[in-house]
Amino acid sequence: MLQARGGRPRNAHLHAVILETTRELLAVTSYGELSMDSIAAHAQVGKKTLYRRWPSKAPLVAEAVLDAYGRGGSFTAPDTGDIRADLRAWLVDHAEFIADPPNTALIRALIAAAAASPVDNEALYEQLSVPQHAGLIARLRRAVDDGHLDADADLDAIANALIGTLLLQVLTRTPPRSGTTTRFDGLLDAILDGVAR
Amino acid sequence: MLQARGGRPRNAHLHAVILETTRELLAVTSYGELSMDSIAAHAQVGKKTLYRRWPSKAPLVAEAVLDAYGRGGSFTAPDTGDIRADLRAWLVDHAEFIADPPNTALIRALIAAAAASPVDNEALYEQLSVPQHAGLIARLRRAVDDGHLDADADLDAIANALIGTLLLQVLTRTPPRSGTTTRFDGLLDAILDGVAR
Amino acid sequence: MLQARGGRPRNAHLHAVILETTRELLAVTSYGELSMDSIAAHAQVGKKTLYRRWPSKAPLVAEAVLDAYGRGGSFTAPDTGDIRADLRAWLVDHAEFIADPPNTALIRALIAAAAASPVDNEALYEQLSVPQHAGLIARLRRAVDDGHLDADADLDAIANALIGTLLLQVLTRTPPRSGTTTRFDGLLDAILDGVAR
Amino acid sequence: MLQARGGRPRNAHLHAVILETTRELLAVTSYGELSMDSIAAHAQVGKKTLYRRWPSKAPLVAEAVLDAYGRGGSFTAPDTGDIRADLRAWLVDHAEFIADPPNTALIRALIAAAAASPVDNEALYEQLSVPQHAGLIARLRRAVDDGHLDADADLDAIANALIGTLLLQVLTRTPPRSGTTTRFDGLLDAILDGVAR
DNA sequence: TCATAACCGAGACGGTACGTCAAGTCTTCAA
DNA sequence: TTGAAGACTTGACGTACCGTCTCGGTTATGA
Repeated sequence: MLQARGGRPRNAHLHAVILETTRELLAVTSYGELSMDSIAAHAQVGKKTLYRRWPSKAPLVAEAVLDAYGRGGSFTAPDTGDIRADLRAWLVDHAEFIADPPNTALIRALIAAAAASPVDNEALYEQLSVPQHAGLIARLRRAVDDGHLDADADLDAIANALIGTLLLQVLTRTPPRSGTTTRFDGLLDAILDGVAR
Repeated sequence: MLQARGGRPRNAHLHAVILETTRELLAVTSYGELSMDSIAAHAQVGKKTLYRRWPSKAPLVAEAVLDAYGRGGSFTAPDTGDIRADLRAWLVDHAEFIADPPNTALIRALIAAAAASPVDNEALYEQLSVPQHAGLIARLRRAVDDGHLDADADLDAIANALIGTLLLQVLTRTPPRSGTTTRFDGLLDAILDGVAR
Repeated sequence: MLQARGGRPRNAHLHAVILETTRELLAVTSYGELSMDSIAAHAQVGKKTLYRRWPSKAPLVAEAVLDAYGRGGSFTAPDTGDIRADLRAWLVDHAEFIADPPNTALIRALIAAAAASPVDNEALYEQLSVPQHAGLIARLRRAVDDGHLDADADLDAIANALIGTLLLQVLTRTPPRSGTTTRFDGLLDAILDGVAR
Repeated sequence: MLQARGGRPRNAHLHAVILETTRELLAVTSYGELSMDSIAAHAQVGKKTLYRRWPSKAPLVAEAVLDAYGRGGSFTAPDTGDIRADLRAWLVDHAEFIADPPNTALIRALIAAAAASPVDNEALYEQLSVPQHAGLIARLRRAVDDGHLDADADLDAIANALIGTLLLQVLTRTPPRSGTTTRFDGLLDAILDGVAR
């Protein structure tokens, strides 16, 4: 171990407490209004303890949000052989996560954290969006291999369109137009079957 | 009349000066580092003058950015009769605007401003995305009327996919994969022609 | 006349209104808390009207206070031939003026105005303290001439002791020890008869 | 113990640094022009540190001045057995302190601070004049006990006259009429021996 | 009579200080 | 060494006041 060598060991439980406190506060206030002082106070923790573990507010918030997202299963696209159904399942899973008000607040906070410091931006999106993108691409490529999709389809563009649609939804809080299950059929119909006559 | 009876009237010119100064500063610093103090100082204006016109930093920055965007023409989709070419033109226009470094900084600032307070968030994204959404829908509907698109196509989903793709691009700062002109062909091929075999 | 030559003449009535408003406000707030803005607002007067007549807050307050004092008669020492009775009358007159709470506030404001700007200080004390000093000296000199006081008495020192005693009283708001009439007997006994055995 | 259990204790040294800085600035600027901002900047101290220790400018300045006065010894009247000489010494000590230009500026500031808010006024003058008053009374009473003064002399009135004379001198900036040593002889002659013929 | 010029109330303006609050660092005591 | 508490510097926040200015409008003269 690198740690060890004398001194009191870090209380691992505190990590979880701080992340949870951060999430609770983000349910009430926006990222801009959230302060390290209040996190420390509500978590009954010294500010030094915060800065020992995270260099600043942005990465703390990022980890708090990603932690919650990760514990939700991260929603990888299933592979039942039916690409349309699988993509719809992926979209619906995320849409439901997004629609839950506390989660909406968390994701907005995440975007704010990324926008706040260009430095963290890269790392953050790599951590959040790259895995999703990769997961979608993988599923799409399998569909190509299975002969369900055109070989020369721009999988990258399709993945971006799906992620982008969800992203727009969080930010504009578009109210669900219809039932969650049938909600993405129009989008999938367009992408899979095309709308040109 | 709206104008108060007595008193010196507000100097309308200052409005433009302040917005321009804000944009210049955003080209150099991030939203978080931008301060009302420095805006006032650089614009040669008292802080009171700022707060007389905008309640806080977020709406000021929002107006400064939207003002620049609006003066750029807001890029409504053209109507040449060729829906594929028109959508590509719309996408390319926005992509180029987004890719221009000063504009990238402005949009970043806009996102940060939106995240600053949940109050501003709704209003802001509505102000920014609703007109674009409406413009796209109008162009798409004309294509339907012209018999170029299926009558039962989900125009809403298509518009969201296009806007969402651009949004994701701003946020992730994705570097253009290829030449700007051919860059959105994969996306449009999918949506218009479908990728299912 | 210097004035004349075109233009609307100043409204003399406003002068009195402003001074009176200033006095009313000083009865409620201290000099430091008093603002030109609030004087203008309460007097239903534009700020320009204030600055047209007084260069700053200090002289305005000074005039407001001296105006009230002057209209009270300014209390010159009487000359009945009995120097002890005359000095006591002078002391009692001032002590009663000083003891009136609104007047206490006014005098404290006057001292504050003087202390605020060293420039006004000179002019102010000349206006306020010199006449009193001169009046006392005149009365004392007459007493010397009448043979009631020693020819080599330091009249200046005596006048300062009397004025200083009153000044200390305003600032410390020493509560009257006994009836106003007999209150200064101890002081006058000391100065006139001496206390050394 | 008063000290809170946890937490970094206040740096007592800063207290002295701030007071000294305040005094240095008052030697250059008037009370009104003195700002908390500049005190903080010159003392290399955060504004929060100022406001943690003093609620506002007035009490800070008051303490800074009284601190300097107190460290000068506060000039208690000596007791050599010769009441006239002792009172003169007391007067001369104070007059010299007052006449020293930096001290003049400090006292001016003290008066301005007192005038800033009626709340501070009472406390301040009490803090400044009560100890002097008590010291003088004590010395005078001893003179009575020694049989040097009349038993029925109004010691209170005499003390007030002496303090008041000095007070008037500060406020009017009266230039010393003659040498400091002989300057108060006229006053003491009057009080001790009387001037009535 | 009618233009001129100063006046007036209202309030915007640049500047500056106010007193508060957040970020991130440092210092103490206790575990 | 960790941890809680909290003092510390820095610097932005949003408000208030100062003294100036600019508006629409008024009120006396003097041409």
